[in-house]
Amino acid sequence: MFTVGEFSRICQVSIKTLHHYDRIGLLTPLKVDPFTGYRYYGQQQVERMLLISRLKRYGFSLDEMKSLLECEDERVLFSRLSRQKEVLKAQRRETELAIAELSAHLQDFQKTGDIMGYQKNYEITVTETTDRVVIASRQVMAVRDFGRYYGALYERIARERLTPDGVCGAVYYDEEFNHESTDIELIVGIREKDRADKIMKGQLCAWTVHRGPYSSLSDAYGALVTWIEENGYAWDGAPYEIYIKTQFDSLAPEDWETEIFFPVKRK
Amino acid sequence: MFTVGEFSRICQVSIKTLHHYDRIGLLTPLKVDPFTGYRYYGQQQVERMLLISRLKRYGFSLDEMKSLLECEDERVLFSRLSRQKEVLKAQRRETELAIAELSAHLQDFQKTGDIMGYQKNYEITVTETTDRVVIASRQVMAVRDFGRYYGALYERIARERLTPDGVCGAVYYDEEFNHESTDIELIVGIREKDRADKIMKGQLCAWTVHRGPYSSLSDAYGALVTWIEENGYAWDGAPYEIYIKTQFDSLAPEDWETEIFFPVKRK
DNA sequence: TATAGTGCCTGACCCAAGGGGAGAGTCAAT
DNA sequence: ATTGACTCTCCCCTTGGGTCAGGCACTATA
Repeated sequence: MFTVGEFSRICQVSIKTLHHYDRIGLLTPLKVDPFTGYRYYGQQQVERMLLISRLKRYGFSLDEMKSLLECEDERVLFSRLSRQKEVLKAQRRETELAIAELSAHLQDFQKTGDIMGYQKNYEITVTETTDRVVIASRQVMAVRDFGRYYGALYERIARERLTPDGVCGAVYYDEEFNHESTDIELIVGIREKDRADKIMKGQLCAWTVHRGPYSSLSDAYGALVTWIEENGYAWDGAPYEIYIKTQFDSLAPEDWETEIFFPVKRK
Repeated sequence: MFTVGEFSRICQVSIKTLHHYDRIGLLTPLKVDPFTGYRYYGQQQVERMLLISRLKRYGFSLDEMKSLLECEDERVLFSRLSRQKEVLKAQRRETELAIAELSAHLQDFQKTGDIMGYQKNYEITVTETTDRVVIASRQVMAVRDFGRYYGALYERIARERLTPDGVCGAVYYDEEFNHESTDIELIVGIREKDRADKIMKGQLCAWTVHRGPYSSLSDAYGALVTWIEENGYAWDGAPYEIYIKTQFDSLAPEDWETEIFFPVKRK
């Protein structure tokens, strides 16, 4: 049996952490002296603690670990670990994106001598758009569920034998920003005018192209809003994006292209 | 000028976040109505906010951003961004390590049908070690500074024209576990017995080999401690590791090998 | 001009995963 | 018996916000 201090040295974990794990019931000592409150740990606890350290490296939260370690079914355990591997891979992708973005930023910085140099890269013009014939699906969704809803739209196209014209985008109606649930309408352009869900009337729009991953899309929105204000226009409807070059063209995120349209009117 | 709601939509940031940034002084509105307390933001704030979002993606803390954005010298700014890129790369390496470790774990799991199956991989034996002739450097250091102190040792070997015999390791004297400062003695074996800092006397040791990255080293320590207790031995001195296969053999972390020696005596 | 429907304010409390320190009690060796 | 190391509980602190609650402010419509 080990005291907390010994146990902490063996497992390379701080005493504070052990107290914490005891309180939340993740790792309780083998025995606690009822009079002094001293904690005594045994071998089994060493093994459990080392497993906990591992799971922590895998990115599990303490809560998740608790339910994991209570889990009896080994297949469930296995699939939970496998899923976590996907989570780690997603995290790696995100870090890679950030590295790519930062690298591009450093280049812009060096060229322009301005940490905000990247903002000058947006060429903004006003155009009269033509009508767009689209099928649409509007709902409140989390940004990360985009893929799922697009899937449904494309299934519908197949089922109803429609002909997509290559346009693919999203309209933002949000009245309040919220990553978890935003009022978005996904649109896919089709040729069959009579069977469309709606026709987006041509309209005066401030327009620009964003090159790079979606995480920096709001830079483009910001540039547009600033430009609109500075050039004597005013908003006139919900802005929308059209995806021009995406991952489906097997391009890296830094080469993706998105057109952004902001309906405006003269002030 | 925009109200918080508008501003939050433009910048894709929640109102609560804007309140928070205002309180900590990271992003203060252009104007605050002294009677109603309403916040009004301008274009400059849009740019600043978007830059903040970027910096957040790069992994800066809000505190770091504050000092970054107050920084006047562009060379300092540039080098801070460059350093952050290294931080992101280190993070990516760590995630990759975790993925590799988890993959290996899943294989062990599948083979043994036990989530703790990996623990059975340690073959532990008791041996009488031979004397080791070493130069040594003992101090309280952070684990991450290992490299720096080893550099100093190898410089000394070059300067004093000593002959390393290929042994390279570390002795752990810690009385209290702490990642930031631990009492460690780095050792490098040499041939010149008369010019050594010390001779580690041969001793009875429980011994095992750890295969894999250093993050899971404590598994080996745990296995040893358990084994020692179960087999009627007792600790008898500070444990030490010898690095057998490392990154300097241009191997991936999952192939590194570390021998661990735990001085023991019969109980 | 009254009123409804938003929008916005502050303040208080909450989360994870512990860290730091105070003040008091315990253990083991001298 | 005393010292020094060890441990206990309790409370507050951190980061980056989220979540109400209660109370004003603004604007459009009737």
